[in-house]
Amino acid sequence: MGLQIYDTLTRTKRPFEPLVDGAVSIYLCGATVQAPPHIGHIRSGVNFDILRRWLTRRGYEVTFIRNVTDIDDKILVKSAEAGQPWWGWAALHEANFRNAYEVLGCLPPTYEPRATGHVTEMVELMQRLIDSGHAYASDGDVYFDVGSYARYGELSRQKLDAMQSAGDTEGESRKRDPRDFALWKRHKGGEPHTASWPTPWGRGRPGWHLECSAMATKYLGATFDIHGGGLDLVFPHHENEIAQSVAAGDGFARYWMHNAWLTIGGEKMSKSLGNSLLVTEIVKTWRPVEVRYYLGAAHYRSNVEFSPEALDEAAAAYRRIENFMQRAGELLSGGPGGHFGLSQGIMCAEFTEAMDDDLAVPQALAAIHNVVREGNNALAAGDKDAAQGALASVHAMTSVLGIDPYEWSSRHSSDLTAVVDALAQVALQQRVAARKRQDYASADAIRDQLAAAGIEVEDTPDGPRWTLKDQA
RNA sequence: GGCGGCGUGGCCGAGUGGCUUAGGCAAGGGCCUGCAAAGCCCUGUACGCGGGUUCGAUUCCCGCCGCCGCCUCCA
Repeated sequence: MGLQIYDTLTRTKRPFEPLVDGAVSIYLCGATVQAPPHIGHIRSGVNFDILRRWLTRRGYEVTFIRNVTDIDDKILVKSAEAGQPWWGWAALHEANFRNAYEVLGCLPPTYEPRATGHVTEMVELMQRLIDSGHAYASDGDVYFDVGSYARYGELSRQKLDAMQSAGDTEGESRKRDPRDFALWKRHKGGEPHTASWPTPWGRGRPGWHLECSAMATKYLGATFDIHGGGLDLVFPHHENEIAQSVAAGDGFARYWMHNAWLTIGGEKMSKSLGNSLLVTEIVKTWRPVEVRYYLGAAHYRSNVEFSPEALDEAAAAYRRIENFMQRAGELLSGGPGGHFGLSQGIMCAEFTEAMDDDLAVPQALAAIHNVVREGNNALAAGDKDAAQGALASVHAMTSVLGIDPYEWSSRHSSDLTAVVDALAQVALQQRVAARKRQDYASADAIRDQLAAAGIEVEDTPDGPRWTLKDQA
């Protein structure tokens, strides 16, 4: 049985069959770059990074597009409050987002288009919608005529009759129906001229929904495989994207995937609630890979309630895997920091089946932990072949989840490892000698001194080994 | 009001109509160790409440309680 994906549109798990054999196209709604990212934003990034890595591992050529919304009401308001140009404000936070994704190990997208770079495509799309009677210009605004699209509400299962207005009260008078939504917003006096672009209907700026339709189809084609985002985007954002694109004649997304919340105090973490925990803050206390383990460990469709204790537990669980790989690597390569030359390991069946079942990461992690235990047993028994097999397997599986300790240590370790090792060996030899003559006071003193320097010593059947603590 | 989700052992967090223990963390016992650390073994008997269906439900159905989300910008 192959990969199954839970599709929000059908509310069922469906077998995944890409449009084009051997290739997968994914569009993920990225950030509106109005403020620095909190860990909830990056949870979405991590969830979809895992999807992308799994598809890649399964042999697909993945095209992964994650957009940047670099113009919107809040960017204009906040930049004005800060006395900065809106485009500088957007660029600053775009960089903050990119850094946060990178810090937490999300692979860079194939391409990262910006809304402001795609006005031409948006104008073309609006023209098609106006020509086909699905949209209308009204005094500089352009609106989508919701009543013209019979399947409106299909994704979110909202009934059109039960809906109230589509917000945007300021444009109410220019709409034919209060439920119509803006494709394009006319330039308002007081907003910077640089925040407007010419169109056949006057100067203005993009509506949020239109951007994504225009960018997704530009880079992935009129029909593409997977569209992702947070659960809060289902309505109205994704509903509106479908309406625009399908009404315009595009096939659009074939599968819709939505990740659930990171909550704090039982509530969704969000900028507007003021309960955000910034990525830059959290990595001061926990190593980025531990944060990633935490964010990725729960199923992507489950809410995760943030707590420092839960993150501590995730960090401990990660270290269990990391310790095994370090010890096995040292045994097999003969030295600290040694990375045994690994061939591609075999992912165990439980892992593969879990990942194929709508990315069941919790079960996948359970499978990894089971292999770790087997590997630890092999190490204890001195069975190098079994240890090597387990090591390669854990390496392969953790790599899919983006938490491979080897990958992470190579990001941060330096050439100093060898130097530290040489120095540590001097002290460790003295300690070995002290232990031999049963001078435990001296031996413990050496261990304490090394600990004070940040080096933890453990005695193993194969002699002492050291590790750096607080590797953040 | 409309739509949707959740409530599992001390904690986090999966899952399932009975068959086999998710996994991790913490706790207790043991092995190993000069001590420690790491590791390994063993232990815990959970599924919001009330009904119903069933030979049997934590797992399906109904009702209730509680929490949360979307319906307005939001990963």
